[in-house]
Amino acid sequence: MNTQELNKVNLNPHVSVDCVILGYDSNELKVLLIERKYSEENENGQAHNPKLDIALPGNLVRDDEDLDTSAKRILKELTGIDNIYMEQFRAFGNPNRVRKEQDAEWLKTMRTDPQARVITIAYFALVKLEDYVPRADSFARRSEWYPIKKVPKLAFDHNEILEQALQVLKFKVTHYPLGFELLPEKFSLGQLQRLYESILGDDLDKRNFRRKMKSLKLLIPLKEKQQGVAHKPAELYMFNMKVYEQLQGGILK
Amino acid sequence: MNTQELNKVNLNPHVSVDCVILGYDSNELKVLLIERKYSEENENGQAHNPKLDIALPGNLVRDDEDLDTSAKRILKELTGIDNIYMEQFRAFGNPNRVRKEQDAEWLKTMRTDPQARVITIAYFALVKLEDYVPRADSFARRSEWYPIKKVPKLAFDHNEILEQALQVLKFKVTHYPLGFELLPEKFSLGQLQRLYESILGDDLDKRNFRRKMKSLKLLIPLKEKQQGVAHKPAELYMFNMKVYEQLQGGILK
DNA sequence: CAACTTAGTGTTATTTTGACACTAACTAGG
DNA sequence: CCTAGTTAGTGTCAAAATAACACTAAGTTG
Repeated sequence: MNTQELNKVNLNPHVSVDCVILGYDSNELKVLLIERKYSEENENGQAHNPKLDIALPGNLVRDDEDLDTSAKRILKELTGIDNIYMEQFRAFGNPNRVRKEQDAEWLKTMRTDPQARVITIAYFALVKLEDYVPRADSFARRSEWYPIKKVPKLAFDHNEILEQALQVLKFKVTHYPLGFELLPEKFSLGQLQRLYESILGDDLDKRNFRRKMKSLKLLIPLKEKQQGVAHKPAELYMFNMKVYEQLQGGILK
Repeated sequence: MNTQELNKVNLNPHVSVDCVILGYDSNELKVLLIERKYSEENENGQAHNPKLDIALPGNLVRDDEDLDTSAKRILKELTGIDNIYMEQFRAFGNPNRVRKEQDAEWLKTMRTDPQARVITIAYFALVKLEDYVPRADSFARRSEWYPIKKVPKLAFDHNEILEQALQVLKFKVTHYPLGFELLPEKFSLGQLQRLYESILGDDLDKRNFRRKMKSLKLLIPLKEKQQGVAHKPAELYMFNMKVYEQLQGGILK
């Protein structure tokens, strides 16, 4: 490959971060999605036919920020949440992954070359829904929690990104006790089990699950019970942060 | 954040792919590294003080290619190897990860904005050293295998990238039977065990290792023995591709 | 107080793991 | 040709982890 060829083929791409922000509520796993307005363009470059679609929250990475920082900023702008479990899991870079007509307006806003492709670094985040305060992002776009099973068709390749995030989560949750990140501070073993079941998409044996969880020594039993439920109230537990931190690097051998 | 702010902060970055290409030979894990020439620049932008350093093979992603395609192209250009196990494992995007003085010449070759930062998508690849035919890359840079334990200081953040690749490999090899990708077609259980030991950096019990491997049903015993070794010759095995493919998605439950 | 709902608990059989030591087969060198 | 050196190959037992399985307890509602 010589320099001429390079001139042809290398237009710097845009780089964005997209976040798969997962929460858990009413025994359902949910994902935070935003509405995105865009207009198609006619051949004169004029906008027409305004449309709305739904997407994962994301934005361009700023020049002066680290990828992780960028992901945290975007999460903060959108949800106000700070300081939570977040992890980069994959870059997506199919040259056609952002359809130009769909994205023209957004790219113009950025004043960058609208011809360039967009490569995105995908992150996933786990949040406690109780902590979440809804907030429009810096472009005043509405955001909403969607149950995983009811996610509509998303912009670009965002359905695929979401799908892969869920795969990764499934894998991780069987190896690291990540489930806690999604639950309120005090929780019952039943809640924890239902969370695992909705992540793994499979039923677990109650007694085996409890034995396993207790053997990890991650649970601090509170001397407290559920209130106001129409059945036997469950004992509540807290999560033992100290033991968790010692596990960094894995439960697995 | 308004549009003016965006103008300031968003200069499109360069996006490159860096490959951690691992091979196994003489009971050692090795990584393929290239020599990189560069010149520092003085304040007038003139090159002086030509230097050489050692780096992971990598290059800019072309406009029209997928990230995976790009990684495969780079591997092919450098080694002639095609069609092997390769996997994206992480994007690195610290804004200062590519020092400008070190990289000025390379970026100029590309005719892109030398002010822009470089974000890289890192891949790792496993190759059978027996298949490898050394080859200079398109910039005629020399390449060489370095034993993992003797890797020198590398350009940019490449030591960190390598380190993380090894972590990922360590993890994967305990969950998926990837080891085979690194061995010749016919191999002995002793070779396989030594490979695992050098990846994991720990000794394994011979009898337990063999029991485990045999239980996976991935080995086809050939009715053939090692030739010309100064000790009891080992039985040779092949790897059962069919069973392996059925395991896609994991050995783990 | 009956019906309903979810919480909580223990045993057994099976599988998996980890620890451990000797004999077999070949070559090289005297 | 025999000895020394080297790696290959093999089995058992105890401990730990897993999977399958069913009943009673504690609360609320109507």
